[in-house]
Amino acid sequence: MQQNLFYAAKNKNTICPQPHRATTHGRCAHSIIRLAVCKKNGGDFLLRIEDTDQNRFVPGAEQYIIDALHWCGITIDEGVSVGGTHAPYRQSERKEVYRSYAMQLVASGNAYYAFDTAEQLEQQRKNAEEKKETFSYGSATRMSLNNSLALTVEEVKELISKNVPYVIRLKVQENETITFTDLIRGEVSFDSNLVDDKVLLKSDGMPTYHLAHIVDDYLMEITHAIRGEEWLPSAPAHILIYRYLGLTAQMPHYAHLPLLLKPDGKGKLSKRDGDRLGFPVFPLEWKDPTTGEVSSGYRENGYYPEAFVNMLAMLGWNPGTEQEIFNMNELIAAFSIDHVHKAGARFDPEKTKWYNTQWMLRQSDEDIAKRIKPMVASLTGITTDDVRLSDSFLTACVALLKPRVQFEKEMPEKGLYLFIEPTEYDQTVISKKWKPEFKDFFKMLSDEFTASNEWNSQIAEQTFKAAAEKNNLKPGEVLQLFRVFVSGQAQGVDLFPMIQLLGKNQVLKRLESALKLV
RNA sequence: GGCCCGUUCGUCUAGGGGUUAGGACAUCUCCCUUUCACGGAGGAAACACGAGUUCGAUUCUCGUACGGGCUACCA
Repeated sequence: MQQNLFYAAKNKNTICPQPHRATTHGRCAHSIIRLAVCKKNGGDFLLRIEDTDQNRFVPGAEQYIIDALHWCGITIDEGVSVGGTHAPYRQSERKEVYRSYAMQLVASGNAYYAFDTAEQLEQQRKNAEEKKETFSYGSATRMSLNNSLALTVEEVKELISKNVPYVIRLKVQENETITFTDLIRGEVSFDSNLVDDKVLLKSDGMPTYHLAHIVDDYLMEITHAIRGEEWLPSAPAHILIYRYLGLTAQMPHYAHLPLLLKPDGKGKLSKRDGDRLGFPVFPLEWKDPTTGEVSSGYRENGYYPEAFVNMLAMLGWNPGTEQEIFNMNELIAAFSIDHVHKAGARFDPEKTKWYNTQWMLRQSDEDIAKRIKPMVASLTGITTDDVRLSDSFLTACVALLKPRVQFEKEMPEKGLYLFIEPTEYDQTVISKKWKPEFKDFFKMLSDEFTASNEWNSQIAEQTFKAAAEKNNLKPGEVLQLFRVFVSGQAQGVDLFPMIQLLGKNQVLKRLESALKLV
């Protein structure tokens, strides 16, 4: 799943562009921000696949990201799944484009060939580590390494003619202060002596992210490069590449978004945290094709995409008002990058549930009824021609159940007694409340119910109270028993509305069965 | 270690030189409900620390501490 996927947004008016990128889990949050920035500026949202690391190719990951974005309600205007004028959108299919830019940098003296093997560099790092130093391939060390700056022209030619593998590295000028403006953090500056000579083109001919994203952002007319904070340290190198390419004027605005942190402990939220702490980190369930490992998804756990998006958006961003429920359009309308927080946000699974409940409350009973119908059918074995599976019955059940659950998928199980007769009765209530003399009351109640011509919750309640009075009972003494006799449970939906919904015959039947057992 | 970024209730956050420092989640109490929830009311709960600037700093500056990120031919 570590496939690198890139979203970008561009503004077709060529004025204020913007790119965006994201992966799959909590980084959906970044995509939402990207989309908001993009749409707020009237731009197009672009999906680019950054698959330059061939070792990390994961089958299915590309389709997964498209599906996940779709589920979130993010529409892609241009890119790998929909095409566009800047195709191809997979970086692996654009290899030659990057090479030409790398060569341009070599020609202008801003990049060079390096022949050092992975082993040699590893050794350098080890040596440095022993001296408690950090090896950095840069201005301080490049002249003592195996590259076209340190070698003679002849040596370089020979190595190349012998097909010795090489990479192309950026030649960072020394003694400079590199400053740029981050849309979220303001002015940020770095000492160029501390920026390493990043690999631009790998020995397999593929570009690194550093080169590829710049070339593509430029070619695809990206106006805003919005990415996670983990990219901030390499931003100076990116600024330099634009400069050396003579594209400073075309450089997009950069913004580095805060990271999502683990709910407990420390560090950035990772895939493992989800299963460890019992909440999903993936929008959709993901099965790793190589390990077969399955990671749960928000969708499969019963979350609404609106709730997922809403929750993510509110992590690190705020509208500046006290509104907290937003759909995507409202989000875009209210969005301002000024209200993006700088610090990382600790992810809170509890609040996510709350968002889901809020969105559930906003669903119509009819819609929920339609969705839970298959679950009710399989749970109860009731067939579709039964009234209990009718839209009207189900809708009434939903209305009763709705304030009592956080997820609509809890309804069938939690409201099982609405569909099938109880087989067990809450013994705590019975042993605590039941007295043999109550039998007369329930007998009378049955008779009065039988005799009544009309059936609704008010009448049932009046009948109940009247019967209690005639037996010199307070309603409270027998009410809880009545509930248990009808539903089997000590707690549940509003009693008399339930009585109305169940219908006279069903209530009488349940009462009779229960009375036989006490 | 070095570099960069950050730091307001337990958590997500608003605010910004003079405020009773506001909201939300969670938590507690009460009300509603003769159940459980929902809902309503209320409580407890925060400006990391130290200097400086200032009449006055939570807010500006600098340090310190703490947290995070990066330090790959990964993104």
